[in-house]
Amino acid sequence: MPSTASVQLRNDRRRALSNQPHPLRRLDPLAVVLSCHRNQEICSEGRPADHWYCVVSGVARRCATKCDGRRQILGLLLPGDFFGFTAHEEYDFAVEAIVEGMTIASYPRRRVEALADVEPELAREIREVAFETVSQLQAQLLILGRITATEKVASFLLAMAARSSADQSDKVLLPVSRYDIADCLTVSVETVSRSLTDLKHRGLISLLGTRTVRIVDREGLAEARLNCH
Amino acid sequence: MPSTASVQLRNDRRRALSNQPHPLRRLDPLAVVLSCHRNQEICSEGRPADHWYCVVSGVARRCATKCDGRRQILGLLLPGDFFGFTAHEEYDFAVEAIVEGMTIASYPRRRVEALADVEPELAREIREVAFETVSQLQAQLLILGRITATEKVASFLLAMAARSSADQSDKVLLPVSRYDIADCLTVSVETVSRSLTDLKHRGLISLLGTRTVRIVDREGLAEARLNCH
DNA sequence: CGTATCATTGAGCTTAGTCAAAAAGTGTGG
DNA sequence: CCACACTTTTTGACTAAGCTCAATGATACG
Repeated sequence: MPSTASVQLRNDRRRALSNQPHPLRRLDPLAVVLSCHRNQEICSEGRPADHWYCVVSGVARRCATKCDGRRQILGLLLPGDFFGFTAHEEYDFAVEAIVEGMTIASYPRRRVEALADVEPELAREIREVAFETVSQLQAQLLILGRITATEKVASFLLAMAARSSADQSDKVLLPVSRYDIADCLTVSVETVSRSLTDLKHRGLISLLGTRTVRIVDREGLAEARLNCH
Repeated sequence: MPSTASVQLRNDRRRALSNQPHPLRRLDPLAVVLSCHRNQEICSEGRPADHWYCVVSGVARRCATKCDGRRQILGLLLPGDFFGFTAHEEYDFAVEAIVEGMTIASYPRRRVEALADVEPELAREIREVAFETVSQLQAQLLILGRITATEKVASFLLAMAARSSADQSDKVLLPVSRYDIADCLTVSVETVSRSLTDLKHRGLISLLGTRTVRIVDREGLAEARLNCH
């Protein structure tokens, strides 16, 4: 039997969910909203994939740990992004919270699928969300396919700018460390740092704080993505 | 009014479709089977995404052409693979036939979606197929994330071995040129060639023809994927 | 049988990784 | 509020992996 405090907490979280616009409002009644600690593993590679998730607030990373101990981040998950989809019975990859106190909505997969069987509209929305994941993965593939490290970093900045801020501000808040960016782009931390100072010296960006980038020359930055030496 | 010959052709193709096991048998009645020439563009970036496709025989590539003229292949499409899914109204990327005379099944998207609305089983299967695409893209991200070129090539060979041959033979038939492999792995053609001879000298593979690889030491090749210097 | 495409190999140069260290934040407890 | 430890970020010097340019072999195809 839940205490008054925990019920209050749950209500707060439910409210947080309804404030945040997200693609599957239809599923709100089934959602359980969870708060996560920094570096907490939300779902683990190889574990039964019995839940789907949606980021409500904060940022998470989908990561693969290679046998040599290195980590690759397959993609960052921002508010509104779904994860936990898999073609198999187990999760393909782990997802870890990056921001302390980030919140996620958790949906029991079987119940959602049962609901989708009787609500074609929901089934369509789930397809949309899955297709959105496909698009994001393809975009990430394009970034990794760039030639120079500076191109990758420039792409990363523009992608973050496009995804994170609904407003057309030229300020981009990087919610992750240089290490996370490095693992995202599969380059070394030092190279990320050097690329950022490179872009700064070329007058394309300026660093307000270490994690706040101001895009000075958006055009130039977009060109820098594509092989500008 | 179709000629006898074209009806015969259509029947042949329909039969080809039913011989080939593929995930959405349920859609066979809606399918139109097409034969494609080498390098023919099956769907074009930016065009209205009004069809979904499935590779029946042969191989295709999903490609993005960068502004500097370079091409990146986001993934190879083998028999049973679906493409044409997008979160938007237009195709994100072009898909081109690689093998002369390859055949694809084409499904009108609107009709399929309408059918899915009344057949929950079909809707589930489409989700499965979409999730499968997600898995493949993630696998491709992992390959691109490898450090050395030889690791990438080794990963590519093992991935092709796993995907193409249902039989557990150690012969892998590469259905694509070195150029295609290079664009898949975002390395230069020369590097692909050098990596293959490297793997050969290390006794992990042998080249029967230029496009037929025999995996000599599967264990060793799997290790070569992960940081073996 | 000639031509075009594909594949391999070599030499020089550029990029980014590694190792090392300093600088700048961040948080904790006295 | 400051001192201290810890993490994060930046910068430098060196090295190695892979790209480019160039040339030669091999294959496929009309």
